[in-house]
Amino acid sequence: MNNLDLVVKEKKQVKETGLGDLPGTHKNIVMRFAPNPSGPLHIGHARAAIPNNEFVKKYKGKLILRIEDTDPKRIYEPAYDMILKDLKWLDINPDEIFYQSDRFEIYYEYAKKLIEINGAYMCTCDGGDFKKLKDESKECPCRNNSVDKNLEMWEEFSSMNEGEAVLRVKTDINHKNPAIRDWVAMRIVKDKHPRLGEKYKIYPMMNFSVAIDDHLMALTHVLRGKDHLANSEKQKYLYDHFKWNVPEFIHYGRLKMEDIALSTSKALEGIENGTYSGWDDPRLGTLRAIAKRGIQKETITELITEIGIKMSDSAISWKKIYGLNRNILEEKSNRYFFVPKPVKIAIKGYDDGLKIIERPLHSDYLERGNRHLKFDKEVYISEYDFTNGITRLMDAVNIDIEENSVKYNSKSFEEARDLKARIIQWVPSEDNIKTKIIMDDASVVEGLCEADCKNLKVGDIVQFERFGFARLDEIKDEELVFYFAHK
RNA sequence: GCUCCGGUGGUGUAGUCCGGCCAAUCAUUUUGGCCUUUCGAGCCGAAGACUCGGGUUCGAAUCCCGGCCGGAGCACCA
Repeated sequence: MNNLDLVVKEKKQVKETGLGDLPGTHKNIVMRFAPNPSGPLHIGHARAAIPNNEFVKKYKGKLILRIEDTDPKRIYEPAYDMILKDLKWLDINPDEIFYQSDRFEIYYEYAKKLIEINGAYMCTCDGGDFKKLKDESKECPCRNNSVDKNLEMWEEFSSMNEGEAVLRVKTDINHKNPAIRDWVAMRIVKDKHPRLGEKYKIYPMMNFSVAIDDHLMALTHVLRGKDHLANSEKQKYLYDHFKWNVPEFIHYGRLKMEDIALSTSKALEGIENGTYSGWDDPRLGTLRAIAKRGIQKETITELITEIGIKMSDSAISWKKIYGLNRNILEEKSNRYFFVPKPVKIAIKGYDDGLKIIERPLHSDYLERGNRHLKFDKEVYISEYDFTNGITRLMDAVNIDIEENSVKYNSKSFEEARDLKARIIQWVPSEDNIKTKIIMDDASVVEGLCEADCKNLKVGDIVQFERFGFARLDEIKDEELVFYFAHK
């Protein structure tokens, strides 16, 4: 059925929300997220994982998680578990999980097949020599070895040393992009692999294992960064040799995150030398760091979905993330008082005695109830607010700060308004809790929060009035530790 | 250097394939007002963009050519 009218309508009138449509087939979609286990997931991974997941949901397809651990030099063992946890945080639940390190025999099988159909050859050239020839579109001497000779060498491959030989895929030696010409499929690696030990010596290159797996796992769409553009081109030669259908390759642009230029290896270095407190240090761009600060997974999903899968690069600011996150937190988070850098003040002239002040947990949702603060002559306010002028202590009284003396002024809000008093938060002098807030630059703000915060649980996100949103991370004996999210 | 890919307000996007409905969407941001016992939210308003130059055309963000700018790749990493 070819409904042109509908197509036109859709194009012109329906505003695309989300990721739009996938090219090619929309039936039995299979997509994958294929990280290298070199560390926990960061925003860049989310940029790959989320669209895959969203498309699979949209078309009711299948999502595969494939751990690409074919380079023992680049494996950080804890990452195997971290990746699973991070995906779970994103609420991405793959239908199947594969480890490439389980699949070496498969790669060998296809490597041998490829040799048999004369699609690959064993190459003993020195890397530099090969490059020189390749750059001039010249075949290396090994390229014309017979299939039998190649098979023979293939059998001996595993007893060779690193660098002695590689298996190369035949592409087009005259390809205008030198990068595409006769790429390496297999090489010798003698490192110990965390999951395989020293069982195998012959390791597949990413381009080989990826293409074989994408085919065997029946991928319909391969979504990856545009840094893989040349790799897609390379892999097409493999598909051609085997006469396989090529999946839809989709490439997305780079994501530049303001402030976090940190690579996984740099982050690891910083963790090991103590610069960072761990993989969830608030300065890092890992998902666990973001989560610890109270950034919601929905925020990340929304952000990545909005960026979409276009080829041009995107630069994302924290402001953008905070704006999206605030939309979610605003409703969720109850309000409390927190006083940074507290100073105790005594209000001269106040002698009404102890009062219990009630204030809603959330002024838009009064049904959530109230919190209670004991108010009397002495309270804590922030040093930042301890400046001259008429000041209202929220829901309590109006005071007049003059140099170092604090005088009672009046009681009602109306009077405060007439006096154009600023309105500040405060904390009772007796009933309060020591509080520490880890800021986004890892600095620490110490202060006091109101006693009702004792009802909070780890993971709760609150809004400290006039301070910002923060997530309760730890409850110590005498102290609460929060991570600051944003204003 | 070679190969490839991009370029819409400060930022992120829609529109580009199939030119007219685009004096360009939505979000974020900044900002004025109202409201509010924080901030934010809400409501009403404002600011701000088609990289440049040619060409094709009655008509160009959209097609063509060139420049400029930006990015990626050029591994026995993924």
